[in-house]
Amino acid sequence: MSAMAAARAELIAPRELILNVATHLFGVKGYAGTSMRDIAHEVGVLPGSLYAHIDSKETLLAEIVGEGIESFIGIVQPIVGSAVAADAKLRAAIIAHVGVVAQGVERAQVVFHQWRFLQGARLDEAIAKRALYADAFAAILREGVATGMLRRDLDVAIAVRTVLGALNWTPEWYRADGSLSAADVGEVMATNLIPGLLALRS
Amino acid sequence: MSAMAAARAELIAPRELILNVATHLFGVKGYAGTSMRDIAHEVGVLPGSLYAHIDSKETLLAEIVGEGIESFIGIVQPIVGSAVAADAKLRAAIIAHVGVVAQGVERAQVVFHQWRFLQGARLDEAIAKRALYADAFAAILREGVATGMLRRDLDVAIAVRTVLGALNWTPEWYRADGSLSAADVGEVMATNLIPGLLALRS
DNA sequence: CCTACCGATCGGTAGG
DNA sequence: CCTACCGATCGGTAGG
Repeated sequence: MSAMAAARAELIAPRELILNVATHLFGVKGYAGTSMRDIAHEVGVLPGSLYAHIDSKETLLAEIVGEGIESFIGIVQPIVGSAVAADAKLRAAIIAHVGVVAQGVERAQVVFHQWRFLQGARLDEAIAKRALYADAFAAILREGVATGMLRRDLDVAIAVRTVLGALNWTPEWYRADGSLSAADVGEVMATNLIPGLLALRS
Repeated sequence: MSAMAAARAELIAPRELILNVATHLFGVKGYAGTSMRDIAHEVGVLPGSLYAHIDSKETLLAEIVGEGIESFIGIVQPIVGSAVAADAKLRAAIIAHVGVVAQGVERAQVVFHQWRFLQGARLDEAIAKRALYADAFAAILREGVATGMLRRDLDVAIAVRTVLGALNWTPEWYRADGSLSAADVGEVMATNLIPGLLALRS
């Protein structure tokens, strides 16, 4: 019994199983480097059978990317509105982001890189959602500058990209079986990243 | 006269032109998302004609990735051995890295992401070179910890990945026509990234 | 560098 | 979910 046959025996819905397999393969080999035959083989059906459950390869990607971005937005958005200082918000957001990456490293890679293969309205939607996510971090930094917690001369655009760049690189190296938990990794990264943005260094 | 026909008229060697076009397309659409026909079309020849100049699609990728990584190593390696303090080395390395990205944003994207499509010995070689590059940053940080310039409790592995993550994300957003020069962007990123690693905050 | 082509593989479908 | 298949496209080659 293959892993995927076992998954079916455990009553995972076929469509969900296809999405899980596609997430794995798109994350590891990329969207263009993955064929529907690859997905079908790992799911344990013949290629044509996939189309009883999904419309197209691109629909699969759109769903993975869309839900993936939303899981990042869903965990960081509440932090923006919370009642703590900007540096504490930033620390919480960094830790939360690493936590979402750790939930699914391959899904994170699809969210960070494979969205480029979407087209038309789906591409526009993915770009808009990604911008919304970056805006959450920008809002925290702008607040920090306004309250004096962060450097007055902070270039918020570059600081957001510096922090998000470091965070978006984590799926390249984070491993669940490492010595540090995802929360620990987030703590360490926050401690590395935040002091350079602060107004006061003590 | 197409841009590529113009390039030929300017006496660019055919093989070099093919490499330039492949770098552009691999960077924008990915290796698997780019066909030899795409490359031939932009070069201005028929697909089969490419093979008078190159062996295979993968050889093209191997050459772009190999020379690309070497241009990063070549500029940062000398900084490691220079006669300044570790924080000055790190600042110089960050600025140098952004400079190499700015020389070719698309080439940088190929170096950072498309190396995965190499196989066998070429894949091993690319992985080894990438590790060598990360080691240059790790050596700077280890020296900084040893001299007391950087925090004694610094997790060097995570700090290297944090800094390199931020740097490797720059091709996602750096634009040559932006208001800041590459050197300016490097300066700002260094100022954002280094204080979190320092032992003394003043 | 072109003409003409190879076998393999691609995403996807009709009908059961 | 399988059988059987579609036209399109893939990387690459022989011969000129």
